[in-house]
Amino acid sequence: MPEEREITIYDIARHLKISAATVSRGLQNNPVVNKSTRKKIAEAAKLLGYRSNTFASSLRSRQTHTIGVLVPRLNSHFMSSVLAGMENAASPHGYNLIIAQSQENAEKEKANAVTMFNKRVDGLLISLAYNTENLQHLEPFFKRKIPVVFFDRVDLHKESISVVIDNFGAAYKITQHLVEQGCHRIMHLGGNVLRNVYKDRLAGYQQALKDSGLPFLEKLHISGPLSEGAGTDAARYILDLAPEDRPDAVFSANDTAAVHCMMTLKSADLRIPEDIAFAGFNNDPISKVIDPNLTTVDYSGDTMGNIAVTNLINHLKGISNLYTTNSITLRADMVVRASSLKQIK
Amino acid sequence: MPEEREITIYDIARHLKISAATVSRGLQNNPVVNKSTRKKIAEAAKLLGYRSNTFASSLRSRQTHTIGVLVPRLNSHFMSSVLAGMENAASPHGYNLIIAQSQENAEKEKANAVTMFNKRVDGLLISLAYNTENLQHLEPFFKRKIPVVFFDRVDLHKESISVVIDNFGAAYKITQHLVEQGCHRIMHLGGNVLRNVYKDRLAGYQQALKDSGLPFLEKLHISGPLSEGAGTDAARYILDLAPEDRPDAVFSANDTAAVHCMMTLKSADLRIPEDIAFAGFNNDPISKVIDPNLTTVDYSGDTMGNIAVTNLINHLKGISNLYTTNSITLRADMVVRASSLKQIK
DNA sequence: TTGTACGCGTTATCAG
DNA sequence: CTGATAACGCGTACAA
Repeated sequence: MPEEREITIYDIARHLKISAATVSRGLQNNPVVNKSTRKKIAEAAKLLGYRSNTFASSLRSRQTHTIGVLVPRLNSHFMSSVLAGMENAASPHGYNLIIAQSQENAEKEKANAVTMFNKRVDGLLISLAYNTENLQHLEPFFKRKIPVVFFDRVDLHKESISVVIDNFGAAYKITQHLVEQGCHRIMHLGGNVLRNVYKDRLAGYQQALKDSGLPFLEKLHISGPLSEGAGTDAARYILDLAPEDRPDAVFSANDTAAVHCMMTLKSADLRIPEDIAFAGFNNDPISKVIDPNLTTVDYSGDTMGNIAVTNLINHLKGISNLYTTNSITLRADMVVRASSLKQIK
Repeated sequence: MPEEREITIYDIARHLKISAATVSRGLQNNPVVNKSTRKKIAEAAKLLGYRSNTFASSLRSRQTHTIGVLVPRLNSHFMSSVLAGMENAASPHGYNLIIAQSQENAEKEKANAVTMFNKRVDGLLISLAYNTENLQHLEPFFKRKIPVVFFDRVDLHKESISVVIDNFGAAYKITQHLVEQGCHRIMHLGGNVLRNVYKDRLAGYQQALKDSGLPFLEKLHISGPLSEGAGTDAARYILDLAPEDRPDAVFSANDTAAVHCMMTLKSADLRIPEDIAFAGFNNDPISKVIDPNLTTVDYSGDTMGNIAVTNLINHLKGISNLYTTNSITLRADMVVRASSLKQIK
């Protein structure tokens, strides 16, 4: 019960009969102060149970050691991996995360950006909402030179860095894979092309078709929210097609839609992959549970979060000037599992 | 580009030719200041692009409007729902979340608690790590009367409130359900009984057995990390038993272990639920994907997060004295799906 | 290498 | 209802 009142640097100063200024410097390990004095200060601090007052410090230094994280949703497997990776990278450097979600809503994203700004975060990590159309709400950050790092759902901005995977390449490869399995009527379940991830996946799919001499059919391209319901709806759409118009494969831009589409088709007694082969994106846990297992694209949210934070912190510490290059692309591996192997065409 | 220097309350004061003190009061909507003055202040603030300096404010008022959240893992469906719920409840009240994860490690939990404390969070929300044995690391909070709210993985502490579901009751009901399906050798896959959630689920299971006149067999009780691997291991264990020693049902304390146990058994050609019926806990998305669907206990992480935050904030605002009662129990519904319905015994 | 003195932007106290 | 003025705890020119 020694802790009643907060201990300040003045208490340490008094205790050591030195000035508060020296204590302040000593606490920051400023090499300008005598090494033995520094040691004494550290000891006294521990002895007295001192904890630095972040506000007073922030008020003076204008640094919060806080990073704002703005995501569409918290509750997806991918995003929680990203956050976990971020937290792991930030914590050892003494940075904290303030996390907010936009609920895929541009308006809420805007509001959250204001909050982050007012909280004076040292930097911002952001993955854009489904329907965000411009970056005006980030202007305050740009204006004040507060570093912004985009990840996953990015937007090219010359003064910011982006961390993404090669969505085009992955989509290309997985589509090509379906072609190699003998599929030639490959349907695509896509998302809003306002977002790079969905635009690039669509483009990769289209390019792969083209390179294989297959036509891109509007009828076999559905764009939607990629939710469970969207997956079910897509299945209904397929079932409503005349048998000869049906796709022989589906490449979905995420696993959620793919899996729920599969489930509905299965309950309508279509065989997977014999009647319709499937491929998804994200390597969500459900992709390993569905029978047959879903072919999908694995990319580590953890790594992405880690890289985003590390780059931001390096920049904050002035260690790197990575902002000269403004995009970092991560590997994204394709996972080939049962679904494709069982393919008998 | 009107924003070069920060606008302060002094700028507003000068602009309106009133004192900074009044501006400060007006900004807080203090009823002591004239309504029309308040309005003028608000307008001037907007006009000049004022944003309050949180540090200065925190320094004076000793409030951070920040809530610390300490969880075992970020990347589970349940926990991300909880966080989403928390964020939704905190944000409209002007509170921010600082989130850290213990990785199920008591040591890391300890370290994070220190960080939270030093960041001067207004309150702490915590779900205990797998192996946390005592609450010493929270003493600083208790000592300073910083409210701590436990959720899900709680620990009775007289000065704190807990938000939990009725784990005992849910486990009891789901076990009873298996019994009603005709199962009488029901295995239990449990977690560390140091944690209330696993202890209570085990107890509910045992009580249900007892009330049905069934014996509790040590052989049919495995305790472990409830991971995917643990599910697979449990399946192997079952397969290694002599057929007459095998369980005819499994109640797992979470869906992850249940589903992966099912998958392994299925690939060994056991029929589910005819040979072995299954029940899980959490209503994880994978429980709806596995075939047959898993009977499970649905409890809303979202609601739990919401309630935890709301109670904390009410307490912070002095609205409620909920700390007189120290436990809030949420409903947890049992979901009965295909798995049980197909049961033919 | 250390100390002095001031200011960061608020809020709280006390008068008026 | 409003205004002066003094903290809050720390960082940093500047001086010594």
